[in-house]
Amino acid sequence: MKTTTRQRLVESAIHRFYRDGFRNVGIEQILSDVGISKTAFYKHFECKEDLMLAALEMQNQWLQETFRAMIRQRGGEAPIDQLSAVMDVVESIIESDEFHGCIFVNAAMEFPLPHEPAHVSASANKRAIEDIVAAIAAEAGADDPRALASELCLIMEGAYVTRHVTGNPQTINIARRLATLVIAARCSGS
Amino acid sequence: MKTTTRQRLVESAIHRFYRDGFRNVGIEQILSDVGISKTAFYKHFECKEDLMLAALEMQNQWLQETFRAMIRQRGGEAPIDQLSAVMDVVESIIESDEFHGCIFVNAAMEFPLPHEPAHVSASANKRAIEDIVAAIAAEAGADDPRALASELCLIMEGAYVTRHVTGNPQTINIARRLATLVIAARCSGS
DNA sequence: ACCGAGGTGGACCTTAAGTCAACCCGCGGG
DNA sequence: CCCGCGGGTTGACTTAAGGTCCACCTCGGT
Repeated sequence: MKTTTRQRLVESAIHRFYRDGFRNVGIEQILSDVGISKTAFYKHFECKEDLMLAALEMQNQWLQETFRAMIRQRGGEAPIDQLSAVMDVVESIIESDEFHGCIFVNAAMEFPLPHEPAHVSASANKRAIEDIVAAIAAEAGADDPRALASELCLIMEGAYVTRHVTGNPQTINIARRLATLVIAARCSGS
Repeated sequence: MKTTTRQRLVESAIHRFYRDGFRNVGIEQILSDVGISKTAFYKHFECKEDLMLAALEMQNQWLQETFRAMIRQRGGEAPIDQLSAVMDVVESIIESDEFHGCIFVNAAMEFPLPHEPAHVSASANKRAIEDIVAAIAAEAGADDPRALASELCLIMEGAYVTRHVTGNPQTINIARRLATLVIAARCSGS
């Protein structure tokens, strides 16, 4: 399927909003990326916020798929190895050159009130990721899969934000130590 | 010391920027809070960003003091108890009615590029807090105080962001389990 | 032959940041 | 005593950005 204009708008939006923050980016920058006029833009989206929501939704889909794929790829078949691979995924995310924090967290921060659509979208993504981790934790025979998943996800969030705010390259090692500890604690008694 | 106009500007700024996000708040809202004119404002600050930086700096001072005071108050004299009290402090922060995430993280998210002043300020605050925790960890006889501090701080960040984004009231318990685990692991051999 | 999707240009409105000019008032020091 | 200065006022103004509107173009499918 050929990339539609709408698609290209969303892609540019993800890129720019992620790098510079939603309110820092003028709609006209995105328009000039894509090469259409303002009027044309408003035939695709109601408003700027609509574009952002579409961008978050797209990113949400993409991230869930990527997350699952990477865990299988790096963790192999054994569920317990997949569990450890969660931190491999985190590493590959936060050590990427273009890492500027988790885009969903960024969105939730720029729209701090819980009822705002961007905030809701961020929350939905976090839940989806936690569900994925919980499923793996269950297969790995954790004593309390949901608890383990919530713990690992809290570590993930901590790693994202710490790496982003402080820039400390040791962050991934800190996160790994915590993850190892909690996995061991939850998966000892088969 | 009587509260100067500048002081009142900063206080209103902290309040509004924190609740609604920096770019969501018009300078005129703050002016009407304080009850002065735009011209008067620009005799105190160069620009809106200046005001935000002053607000972050003030919050930074305040938070460090509060953090130290609360740890002593809740943790008592024994360093090992003070270490556990870190999560008490986190609880009191994230369960406050006006909690909308860590203001420094919010700032860093709204200005994602590492060199931006707000981002630098946020980073400085995180370092300061970690130093405080590291000092307590050392007194508590942790095998590697800096490592323990960085681990606890990553849990803190995770708790802030998880509670803020998802609104999950269980967050503090998840964080406490992790903290207990890591403190035990690092403070066993006296 | 025509309709609708997707495109153009350009005028226009509003909000918000920031500037500027002209003026007022109270107070501390030469 | 009055001059200057810190802090305040009003109101007009500029610029940038989001968003609207209108008239018009062009291409592909029924």
